[in-house]
Amino acid sequence: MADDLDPRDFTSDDDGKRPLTRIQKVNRGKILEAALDVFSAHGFRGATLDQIAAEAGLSKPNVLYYFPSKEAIHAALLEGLLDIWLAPLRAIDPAGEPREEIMRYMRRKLEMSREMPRESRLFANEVLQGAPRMGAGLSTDLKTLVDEKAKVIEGWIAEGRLAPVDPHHLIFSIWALTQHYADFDTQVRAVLGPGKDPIEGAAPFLDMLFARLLAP
Amino acid sequence: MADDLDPRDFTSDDDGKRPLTRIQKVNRGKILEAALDVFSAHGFRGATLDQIAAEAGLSKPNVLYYFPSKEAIHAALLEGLLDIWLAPLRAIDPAGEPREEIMRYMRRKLEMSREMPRESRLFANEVLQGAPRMGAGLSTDLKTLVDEKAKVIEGWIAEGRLAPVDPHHLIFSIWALTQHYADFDTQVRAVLGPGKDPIEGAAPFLDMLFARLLAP
DNA sequence: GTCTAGTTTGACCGAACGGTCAGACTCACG
DNA sequence: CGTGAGTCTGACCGTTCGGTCAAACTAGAC
Repeated sequence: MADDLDPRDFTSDDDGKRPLTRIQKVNRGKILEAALDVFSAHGFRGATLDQIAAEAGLSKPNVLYYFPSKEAIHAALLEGLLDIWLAPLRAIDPAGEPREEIMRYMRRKLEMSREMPRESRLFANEVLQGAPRMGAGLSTDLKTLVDEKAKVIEGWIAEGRLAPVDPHHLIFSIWALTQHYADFDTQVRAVLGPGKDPIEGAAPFLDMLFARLLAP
Repeated sequence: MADDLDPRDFTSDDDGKRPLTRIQKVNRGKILEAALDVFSAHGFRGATLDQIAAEAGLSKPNVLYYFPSKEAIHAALLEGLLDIWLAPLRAIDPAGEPREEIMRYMRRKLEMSREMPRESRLFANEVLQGAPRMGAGLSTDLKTLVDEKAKVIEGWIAEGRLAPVDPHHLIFSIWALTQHYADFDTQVRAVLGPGKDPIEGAAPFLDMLFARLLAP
């Protein structure tokens, strides 16, 4: 199970400490991969170190040799993931074509719901419970980024290149509609019944929805 | 805190047992009210009986006098809430005006996000983690209801009274967009900053969104 | 007032959990 | 092949949690 470590580098300690051993890199990767599985499926409180250790193929004390605590594993995951998660929003280009930029953002977020559902659920679990373990600074950084992009969208609207919509709620709607398919996957599949990937059906629907919403 | 018991009747035992005592009604109500608070804020696993008991103003053994287990409290909450939760969807009238019916459903769901955020988060917590404690039959009943209403919407589309959209994903989009404001309230408020109720801003946005989406 | 069914609680239990520790093992470099 | 830093583990600890129980304490019908 833990064989398919993906190449993303979660093992950033970068506190100026000495370079990581090969074994350290591998095992910290295994732990974070397992922790992502367990935390996203059961929430922070519902996850146990034994579960994580078992899924990582390590003993519990060995896991605690690489991370000082359960909290630390969770924090490392959140921190490492935040940049990836917000990258598509950052990529909105003020110089681009408005509707194209927003549609691209929406499509990229939908792709992420398909390809990184565990990451989506990890954040969802955290936010649902009031984000007690997510740095308050995170909310500050997030607000800064969103406000910046909202300004860009407002500019586009002022130029008449976009329908006049509240930019903040537009961004919320993209989050809500795309992450829904990752976070509530169980419900979506229960309703649609067995068959194709729900996101395949969602893609054209969301394309139409945002096309109609954004037309000036 | 537990003084404002709302009039909704959660205390349905109705297994044909003898009628409930006055004290039974009051205390079961207190427990379920407290449990809704605690479960919705921390998830099933994150909630503790001591927390629930404290918030209900009862001792832990006393709580377990009224409910056989933590699971039973959770199950009672879910069961009692499901009808309320799906009522607006059930209320969609095949004989009504299509766009009006759907807009009404959306608005009612948004209202519920404002007035019953704890209930929304209770379900969200459960579904996020794969709905392990929600009767599999629930998914069956839910599917049945959604399929029925999807057929109604398809009929409307066939008559050309509604834009041709996938009815299932239309329903998902209503769920996603409205429940987002309850489930991710923390994030929404962090981004918008302090001030008015986020849902006040969401209402006109969602009105415009669905008006544009549904126009034939 | 009495008596009983219904209610409440302090004390306690076993299991699960996060975390510790001393010592055993192993890898890589000279 | 020797050695020390780095890696790993079985046994254990204190706490928390869900749940039990016997005994004490009402509420209310007669």
